[in-house]
Amino acid sequence: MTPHTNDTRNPTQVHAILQGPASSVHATESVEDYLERIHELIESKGYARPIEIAAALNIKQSSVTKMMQRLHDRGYANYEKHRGLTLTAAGVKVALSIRKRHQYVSEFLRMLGIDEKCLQLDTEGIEHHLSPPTMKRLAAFVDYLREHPEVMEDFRNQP
Amino acid sequence: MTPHTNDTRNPTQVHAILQGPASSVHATESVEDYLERIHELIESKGYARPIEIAAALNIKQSSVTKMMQRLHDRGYANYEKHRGLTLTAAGVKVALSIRKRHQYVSEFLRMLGIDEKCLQLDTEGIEHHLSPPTMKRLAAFVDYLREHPEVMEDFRNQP
DNA sequence: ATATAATTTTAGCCGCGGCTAAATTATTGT
DNA sequence: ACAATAATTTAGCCGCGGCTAAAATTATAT
Repeated sequence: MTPHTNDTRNPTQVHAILQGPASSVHATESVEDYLERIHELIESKGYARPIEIAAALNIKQSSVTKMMQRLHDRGYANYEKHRGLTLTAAGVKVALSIRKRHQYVSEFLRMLGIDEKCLQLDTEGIEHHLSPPTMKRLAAFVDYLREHPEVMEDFRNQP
Repeated sequence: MTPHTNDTRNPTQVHAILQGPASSVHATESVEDYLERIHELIESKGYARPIEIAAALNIKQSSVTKMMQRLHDRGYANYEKHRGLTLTAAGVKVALSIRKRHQYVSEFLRMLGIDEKCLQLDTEGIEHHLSPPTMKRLAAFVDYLREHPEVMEDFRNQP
């Protein structure tokens, strides 16, 4: 099962191939989305069932099943069919990282005065594209703006 | 040629299906990348050849050919094989929009003090995910920061 | 205990956007 | 004019991440 040979990817295309199990490359956007939601579900209800994951991501259950197998193969989750899903340390790490990015990005967009609906959608897109250095600087900046509310206040009262 | 029937996409998945030719949905990230580079090439050299598009995007020529056909089908370009490629008004519009987003995002990240290499990579990722309202506010904010350099100066001189 | 209902999984499809290898078409130098 | 070279296109492959429909499994209610 899961042949997984025949990797003819262009390395410069794929950013890096470094370690072994879990994060040989990067989690894809889709994988990050799944891990984010699954982690939330496990936190709030203690478990993550396909039916709820599907609802949370607004996709079909059968797509979830397929991805659960992938998450398992890539070392982000432990999965046995009909027997539930848990996240590995690697999976939790990705989930927490994306959550942090989500929080900072959405706080920043909120400070900018973006309407909540746009904010939510754009955050979902942007959060997958912040490298650790950028994340670090953005976080520091948001923290700074939080402590110096006069900046955004002045910005909002612009001509 | 180009059958293009059988669209069983989930509308909520796909954000919208509104107009007809060119932008029935949104340009994908990949399409935006192509249009951005093609437009640059046409501006700087007067034409955009597959070999140069491929070099600019760091992909293979055959992938470019395939995409050129798609850009044509979707109304972003006029393309006849062996006869060159031009952008339609719709294609130019997308290219200019992505360029503007690129410029503002990279200026913002530069203000944050991100290293040029990261900055370039992250900008490429982020620029595809700014809705018009967010773009507008971000642009205004970057303009504000440009006119008030003391803000970023104070931020950089933080403990 | 078993029939019914709910959930999960499989099988098989699709388009996207990469790739390689091989054909085709244009261009260039002699 | 034509052979050699360069550029382009085609054919066919792959993995991803959606989908539907049908099968299999598990849970529930009588």
